[in-house]
Amino acid sequence: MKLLLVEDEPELGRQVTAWMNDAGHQLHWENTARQALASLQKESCDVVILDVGLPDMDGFSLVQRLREADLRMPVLFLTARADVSDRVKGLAAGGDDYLTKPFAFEELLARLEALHRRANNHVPSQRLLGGCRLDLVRRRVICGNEHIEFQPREWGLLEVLMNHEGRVLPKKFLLEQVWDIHFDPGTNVVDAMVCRLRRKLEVPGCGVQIETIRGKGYVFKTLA
Amino acid sequence: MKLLLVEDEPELGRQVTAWMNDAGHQLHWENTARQALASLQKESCDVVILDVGLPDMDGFSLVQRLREADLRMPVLFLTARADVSDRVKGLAAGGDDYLTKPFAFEELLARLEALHRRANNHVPSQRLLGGCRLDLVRRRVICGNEHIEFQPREWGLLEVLMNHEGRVLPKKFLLEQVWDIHFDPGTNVVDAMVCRLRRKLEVPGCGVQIETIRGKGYVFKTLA
DNA sequence: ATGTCACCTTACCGTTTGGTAATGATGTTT
DNA sequence: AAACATCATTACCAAACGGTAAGGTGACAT
Repeated sequence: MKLLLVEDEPELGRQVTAWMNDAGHQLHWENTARQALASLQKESCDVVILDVGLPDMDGFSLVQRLREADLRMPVLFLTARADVSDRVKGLAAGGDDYLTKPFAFEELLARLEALHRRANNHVPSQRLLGGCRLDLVRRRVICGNEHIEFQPREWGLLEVLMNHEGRVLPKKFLLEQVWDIHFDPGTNVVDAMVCRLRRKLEVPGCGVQIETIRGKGYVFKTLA
Repeated sequence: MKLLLVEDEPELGRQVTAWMNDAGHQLHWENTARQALASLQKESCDVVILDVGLPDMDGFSLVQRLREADLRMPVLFLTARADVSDRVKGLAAGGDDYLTKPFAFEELLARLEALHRRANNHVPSQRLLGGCRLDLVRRRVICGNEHIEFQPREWGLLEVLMNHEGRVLPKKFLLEQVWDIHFDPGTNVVDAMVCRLRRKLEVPGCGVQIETIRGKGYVFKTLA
């Protein structure tokens, strides 16, 4: 596992570095938020371990900066600030876990591994849905021995729908997610595209369908 | 957020149910591991809140059962067992977070939301290459704070090139892989597309380039 | 130096993609 | 049942995509 530790206290930094190396992980240690950001821009890592009290910026702001820069790796806060309000703040800012000092090294390790497991495990290149297989990288649906190809827009819509399987998604929401339109242009793009999607998905054993909830939106459903 | 609480203590169950409803979430409450499993088989949820000490099975075993059944929703342990060894056990068994009683409701909520955010915000499978990040699902290259978008054909070519980084790829090979053309149509499609790719990739810190090996083909190289 | 060949670049244009709007169908309300 | 609202479907067309070909550029050999 490739880790980045952002910590300004030398003693703890050395300690954690030693521990992680012992545990067979690769840890890079930065002292300031600025350096950490620069480092992550250059080279990604699996999990970031973040102190809250840094010399140049607090950890909460750093996480927000990361997310704004579209750097989505898991972040674990490791800090002496144990108040519930701090914990909530850290998690709400975009952190994934929050561990307070003093802590047991085994727990830190277990939490890091849990975060890593979740982050890696979460993007299978394929996904089973209803009676068919979705190839997320090649952007097609394989259904029996039928291959269904999709145009970019169609795929975008399909992705959002299936990521919210079973939920009613208002057209407004779909317009935002797929078209990045945050106002109502008074058109029926969504309807038209749903129509096209439906036609492509009506293959015998496909087992997925897009239902209409009148006045509410569309739901993506898998059958059997 | 759709939650499942697995807890045999009635008082706590009622309490959490009330809190979550207040917070605008939908919580379903089961008393036993068996019922929880059955419920999740029928209908998925966003996050499971799990007690460790259940009448019919311990929580750690339940998580393992879930994972074996390919039910991958995030699991948060909520329990009085505060030993480090228990925490490690829970996380290692496949849990995503571990919170000990007594706890603050706001922290539970923040942790649930963090788990939900992470699970939904499906981290795109990314790949680091040269000085930039490739987003394989969204089909774009992120370079510093520059986002480079690609057309389907361009992306197809880029994929093949980078999957054979450092190898000289003859045009014939590229024609087969990207265009699925197994004869020489006597055209310069490849040359033209390489030209378009190069133009898009000439971004300051990008650190990748396509070299020409005269008479042999093209090589995709990463610099620095 | 000059010719030749491979590759680069550009402009062009047919094809595909995808948004619009009109029309038809289907619920829903009165 | 009639009026209305919402959704489905279709045809159309502008814009984007992507293949072609022509002319330019640079490398290499004679």
